Amino acid sequence: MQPGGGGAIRVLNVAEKPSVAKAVAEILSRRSMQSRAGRSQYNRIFEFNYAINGRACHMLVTSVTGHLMELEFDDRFRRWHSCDPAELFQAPVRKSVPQDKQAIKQTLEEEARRCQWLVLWLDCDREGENIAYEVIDVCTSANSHLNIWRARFSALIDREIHESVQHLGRPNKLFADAVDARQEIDLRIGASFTRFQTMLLKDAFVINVTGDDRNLVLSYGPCQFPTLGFIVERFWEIQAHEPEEFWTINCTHTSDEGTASFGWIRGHLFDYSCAISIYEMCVSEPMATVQNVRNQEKLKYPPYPLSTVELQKRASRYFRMSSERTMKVAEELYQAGFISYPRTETDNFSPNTDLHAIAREQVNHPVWGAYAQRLLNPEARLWRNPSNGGHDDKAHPPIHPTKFSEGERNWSPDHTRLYELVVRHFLACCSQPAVGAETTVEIDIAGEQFNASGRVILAKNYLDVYRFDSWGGTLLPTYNIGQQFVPTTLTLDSGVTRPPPLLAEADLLSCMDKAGIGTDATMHDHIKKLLDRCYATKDENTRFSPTNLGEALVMGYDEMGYELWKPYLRSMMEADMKSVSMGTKSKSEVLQSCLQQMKACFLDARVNKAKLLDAMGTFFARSNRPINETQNPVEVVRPCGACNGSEMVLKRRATGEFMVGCRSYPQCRNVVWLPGSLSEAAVTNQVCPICAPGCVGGCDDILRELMELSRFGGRSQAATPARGPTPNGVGQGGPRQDLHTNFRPAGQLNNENPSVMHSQGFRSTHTQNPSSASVAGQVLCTSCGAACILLVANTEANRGRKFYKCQDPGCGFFKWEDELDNGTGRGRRGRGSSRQASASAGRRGGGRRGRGRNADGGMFVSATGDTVPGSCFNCGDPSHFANACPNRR
DNA sequence: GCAAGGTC
Repeated sequence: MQPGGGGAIRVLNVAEKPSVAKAVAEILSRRSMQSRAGRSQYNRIFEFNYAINGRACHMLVTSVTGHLMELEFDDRFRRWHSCDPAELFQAPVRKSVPQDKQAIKQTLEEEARRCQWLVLWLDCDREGENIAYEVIDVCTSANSHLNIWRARFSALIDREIHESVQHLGRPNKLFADAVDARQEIDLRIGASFTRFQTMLLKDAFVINVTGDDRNLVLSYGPCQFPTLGFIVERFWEIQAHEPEEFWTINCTHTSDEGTASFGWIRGHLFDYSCAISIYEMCVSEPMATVQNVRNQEKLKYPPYPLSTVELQKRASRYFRMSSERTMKVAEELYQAGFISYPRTETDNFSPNTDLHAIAREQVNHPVWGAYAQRLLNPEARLWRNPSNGGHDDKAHPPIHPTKFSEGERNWSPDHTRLYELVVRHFLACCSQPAVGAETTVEIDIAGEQFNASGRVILAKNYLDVYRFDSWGGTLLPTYNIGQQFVPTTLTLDSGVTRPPPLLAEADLLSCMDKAGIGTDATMHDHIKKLLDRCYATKDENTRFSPTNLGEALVMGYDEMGYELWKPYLRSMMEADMKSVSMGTKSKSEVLQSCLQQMKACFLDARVNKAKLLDAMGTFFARSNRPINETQNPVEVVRPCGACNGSEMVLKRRATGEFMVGCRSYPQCRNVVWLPGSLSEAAVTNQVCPICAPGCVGGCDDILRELMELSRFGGRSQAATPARGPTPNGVGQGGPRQDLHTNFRPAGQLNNENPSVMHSQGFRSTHTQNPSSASVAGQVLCTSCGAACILLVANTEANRGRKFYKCQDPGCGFFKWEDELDNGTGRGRRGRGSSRQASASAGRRGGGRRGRGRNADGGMFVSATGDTVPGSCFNCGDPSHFANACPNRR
């Protein structure tokens, strides 16, 4: 083929991924295109001739692989210790093409130079629009004369692709802007909080969830944390649940036609005396009178058209398939053309969709083909246009089959199941609802009302094809109004309230979906991230529990009073993104207000970091690791004057404070603590012009003042031996470099340095670990007299319980904190008590509880066989309930 | 070593 011969327009077409480029090229070229390699081995270039609106075009179709660019901080802020994490809220960011995408960029530049048109075939959603602008950016920098077009399509089928290229539009900048704002906010919040909490907690505790804490990252993200929040909240709800006994009266009646079970209209009562009085009343006058018999037609409607979240939920429920696996399989089915685009929020078919044609494709299937035929037969009157689920992402239709298959050789059982679900779901939502006849019988016994109901299915309709739904029912014996009978059984039964179950994957997806956490394409990633980060675990029934780590992090923020683990932040951001994409708010306006709020929140969280440390301390033992050794770049200030031979280096503690300490710690403890209010400290080559080299700010009046404060506050004395330097005493040895420091406003000193008061207490104990000593108080080992350290047990039996242990590994001294007779009044504060507090915190988020009457979440179950803490309502004995009370008459 | 969003 001679490219671009005659007056043909050369058109560069760019798709979001190689498979779409290939499919588009195949469709438009009617499978007769040529193909050549691009610079990137995955992204080939397809060529063919085509006419767009009658104009001859030479088409080149190639692809990117998702986003072409990445948002990142400027180099200066890239390293974790290069700046105060708070600076990440305004540090300069830039978009650039990462190394592994350079080849794609080069292909685009080279091809764009030789083309007149650029047609963007990115997915039709906000992200796709943003990628479109990344492609535009690269292509127009190589050729500023390009005529830029947008092709909109939602299924890789011939009709739609041909139609799309004949109706080209323009890209939508507002959609792309919304994504720019989202990216910047996510990056700044994620990086700042992740650095902060990782540096604060990782070295301070023995976390040991991955086997090697060195690589542990305690990430924070605006999607992953609310997802974790859902899991923790449910967990707390379960923990806080107090089972409560309740009472109910049941009645059965057996006749020639069978047995009817009547339930008490009151449901259940928590008051035993009340229940027993009513029960005795019924027993004394047991004759039942039929007061009402109602026969009603009931409809059970088919599901709405299938959106991504529904697909994931149903695959999890019906096949126990994880959401991650579902999306992988669905993507493969989509790429092979069997189903439409699997990432869609839409649960409503557009009126233009030829639903009959989609159903017609299925008539030859050996299993559901007969149903499809019946559905299309007007005489069967089975067809009903699908209901509207009320969601439309304006980009993709609901998931539906796009190609017939009886199963392919390369399909796994999951492919087969998922295709079947998509087809059956489609056929079901085009079907009439199931029809049932429901009978309700109401009776009266001694003035108390009871009822029973039964159902007969008259027409299964959609249930015939949607085998995943069931609509059970039993047939009731016939009763007539006024009829009287003596019940076969009349019993007073007890039960206990039960907490709701742990969140299943389908529940979690529902929570995320409702709150707008993540996208169709990423919700499963956020769930997986919680497992990877060891914040949560999933059991064999796909139910999620938080780990100690996950719970501690949420507890820490919760106790600070922040709702960073709640979905509101993301929901708010999502609403803002929508406003940007609709043009009602500008990108900069949204960025400014959101980042301003989040920065204030970040600074506040840092002031209250003790809450986070406390929460972690509930589950994890403090570490004796020399803090920060593994984290900070070593910056040598001068040789150590105390131990001769080693060097004094600038270090930063996980909690943010700076110090200049000897490298030979703990053998040599020569150290100078810098004030807690320092926001930055760095070793420079500049030498103080006033005094000798090696000055640590001794000539700076503010610094000197603060160091005095810090010294009397205790820290420098605490960790410094008697020969400890004066504020500028680091200059004792042969100075080499100078320290450069910056300050926050002095007004923040007290807030920033809450541990100052605590450290006074630890000073006299000579504890090596200031952080544990600051909460430990002073306990001396009764064997060897050395100071003890306070640790937190993490065993099954004593999790969260604190104990003192001698620091000498050879001394076996051990004492529970709550068993110390020291008059401090410290009681046991283990996991239980924390949970109590946490549970109440959890309830702040909309929960409730009052003596177990959990009308909005609890389940009632028979007490039979259950051991329930509590005591008999009749005699108070905890060994039984009132219904089995031997003292009851 | 950090987010979430694309995708291989």
